[in-house]
Amino acid sequence: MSIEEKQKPQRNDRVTIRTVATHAGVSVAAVSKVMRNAYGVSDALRARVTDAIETLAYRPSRAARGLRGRSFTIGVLLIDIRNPFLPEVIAGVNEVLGPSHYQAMIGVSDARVQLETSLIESMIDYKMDGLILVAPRLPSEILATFAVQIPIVAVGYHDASATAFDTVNAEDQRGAEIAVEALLACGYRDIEMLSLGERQGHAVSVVRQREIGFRRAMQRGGLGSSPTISKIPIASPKREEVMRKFLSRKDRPRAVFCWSDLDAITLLSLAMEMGVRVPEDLAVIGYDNSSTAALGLVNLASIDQSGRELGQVATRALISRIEGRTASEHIFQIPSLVSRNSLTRFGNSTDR
Amino acid sequence: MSIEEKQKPQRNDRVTIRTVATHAGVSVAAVSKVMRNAYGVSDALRARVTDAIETLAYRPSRAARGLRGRSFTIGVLLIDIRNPFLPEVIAGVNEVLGPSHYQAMIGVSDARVQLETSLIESMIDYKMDGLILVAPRLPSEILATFAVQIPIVAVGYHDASATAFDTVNAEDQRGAEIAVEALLACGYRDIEMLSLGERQGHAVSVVRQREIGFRRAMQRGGLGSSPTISKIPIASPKREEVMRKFLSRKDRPRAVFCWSDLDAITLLSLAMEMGVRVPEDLAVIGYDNSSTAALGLVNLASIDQSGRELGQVATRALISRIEGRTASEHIFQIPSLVSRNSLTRFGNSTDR
DNA sequence: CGACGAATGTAGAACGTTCTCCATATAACG
DNA sequence: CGTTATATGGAGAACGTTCTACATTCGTCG
Repeated sequence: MSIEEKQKPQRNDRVTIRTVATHAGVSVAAVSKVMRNAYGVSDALRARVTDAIETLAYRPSRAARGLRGRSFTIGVLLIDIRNPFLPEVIAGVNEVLGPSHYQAMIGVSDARVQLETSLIESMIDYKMDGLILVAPRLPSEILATFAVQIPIVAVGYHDASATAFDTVNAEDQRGAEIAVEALLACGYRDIEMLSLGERQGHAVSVVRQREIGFRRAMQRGGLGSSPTISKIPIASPKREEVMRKFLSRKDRPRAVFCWSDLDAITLLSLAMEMGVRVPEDLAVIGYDNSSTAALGLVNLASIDQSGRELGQVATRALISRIEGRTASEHIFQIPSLVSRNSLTRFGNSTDR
Repeated sequence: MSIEEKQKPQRNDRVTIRTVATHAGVSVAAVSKVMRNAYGVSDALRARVTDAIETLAYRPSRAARGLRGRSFTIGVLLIDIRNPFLPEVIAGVNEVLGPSHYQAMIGVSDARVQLETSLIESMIDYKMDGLILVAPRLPSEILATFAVQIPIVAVGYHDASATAFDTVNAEDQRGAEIAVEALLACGYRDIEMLSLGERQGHAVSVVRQREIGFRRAMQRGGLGSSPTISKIPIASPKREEVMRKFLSRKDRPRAVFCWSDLDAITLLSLAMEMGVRVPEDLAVIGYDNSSTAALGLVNLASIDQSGRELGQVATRALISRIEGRTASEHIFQIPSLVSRNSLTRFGNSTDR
């Protein structure tokens, strides 16, 4: 007590590569070699090191790895976490990543350009190995500057001319066309689109693409060169109000194609409350084929773009790029219609 | 061309703390001091450094930071990304984190203990500053061992005796009681609970807590000491089948309390398809008050536990722990009933 | 038997921070 | 004017990896 007999003060001994090396009686470099299974390692050495790693339950520090080489982490950026379409994409990413030694870390930008930028920068600063950006808001030039620092795959971002990064998309123009064609086939002629009023809508966004497809299909169907597209404000308390107004319009159209299930379902709900019968008074087709749309209660016809598949494809593309590919790839999936009661009573023709 | 006149080969000059130091004509240590606003920095020095940082658009490397000190990142672990309750929690976290210099990185464990462990370890290996675990599956002892390595706040994890980490919960027992009380108040006596059959249900899980509350309230209401609790299998294709069977039972109860809106909404949907009228034949109360429950089409009475608030509170707790608090805190929120048509026709009495 | 190449292992310099000492300059005080 | 306290800035050692460049040992072949 009187004499300070300090033990070496309780250091929370982290097992590092050095611990492993000592334990196995080899050099640090040797351990590193085994871990990276690099050239020039004998079976004996490998066995000893592997044993040591096992017994010590050694885990390499991601931070240190990032500082020097790869971190075996890929970053995923989501605009929004509330839209049920996005979780599907994540599920797809995780499925592909699962068996590999990569792991996903997710950032949520809440559709704010500022936050989006800083999250991407953070991911770069973490020395992540690659990025999957889902429906990013940043312009293509900016993405390109990021892409020289880190492999990037953009999902839901229509810029097939990009050379610096890859893109993975469902053909949103085609999806919208399919919707219009389905409505036409049911005999509806008086069709409008309910779209999203983005702050700074850029042509690459899925929403704008769907608008383009809508216009083209309407034109092709002989319904005028500039069909009506109403916009629902983004992230505003007035969203419902806008939809109510739409529903109570005297010249309300006979059918509507909505940019996303997210809003289409609300629309259906409001329609019910206001006594607008679906599909008798108003036919509705949504987009995304979310699980809620499939509920018997909701029964919303929708354009299906498998988020899971998009996630899977994007992840494979990213990995191949991480592993050396430099030429950019632009991959497309074909969406399809899932017919349900909101299109035509007892319309489960192509449901799956 | 003939003579190899190599420039210094195109090094992708990252702006490091050293670049800043040189540019400002000071030492590396000085820059670091300014960044951490540590003691012993004159206004003049600070100004010069700040300027340099600005002009060079310097961003410190998170990887390097993690290696030595703090990384200003907190990790969030979600069991599942499809349950719409979880995104709410994330939203709450982001709201609190927004103005601070911290950032959130999210991992998704898909309810697999294996993956959960490895994600937590990764986050530790990244030297993140703290972790928010939402409804983790790991037992308390294991969490405790992690908690000595990194500050942890568990959300939706009932272990108020934990000393190594904090917990933030809605009082799930109370929530279940409220549900039962509401059903009793409507005159229903024949009540069952639809719960979740977890692989290895541990008492700390919100689901088990709700079961406890359910039993107590039923008992208190004089409805026997062991009321019926049916279980829906987790992550199984048979989930719908089980619900269908429940709905077609001859001795089907008059009212049901369902562990989560996620399943309650499916139940409502199946009921409609099978011609079981809600609430005339079957009253239903869900849990979470998800946005889908609020839809006019669905109109599901539900116990509200604000995921956003839980996220906010958890984040504040985590930050205070990061900043030095060592005594553990266990915070509770009080849930409340949101009455809707599934409980009693035109039942919007306490809706808000 | 000497030389050479292949195979195997190691030393040690990065990577970009943080942070603990020190060194110096300036102020305060008797 | 000498001494001591206080403010300010810098040197340099970590942190835990990766990876290049080298050293050593063998086998093989002329």
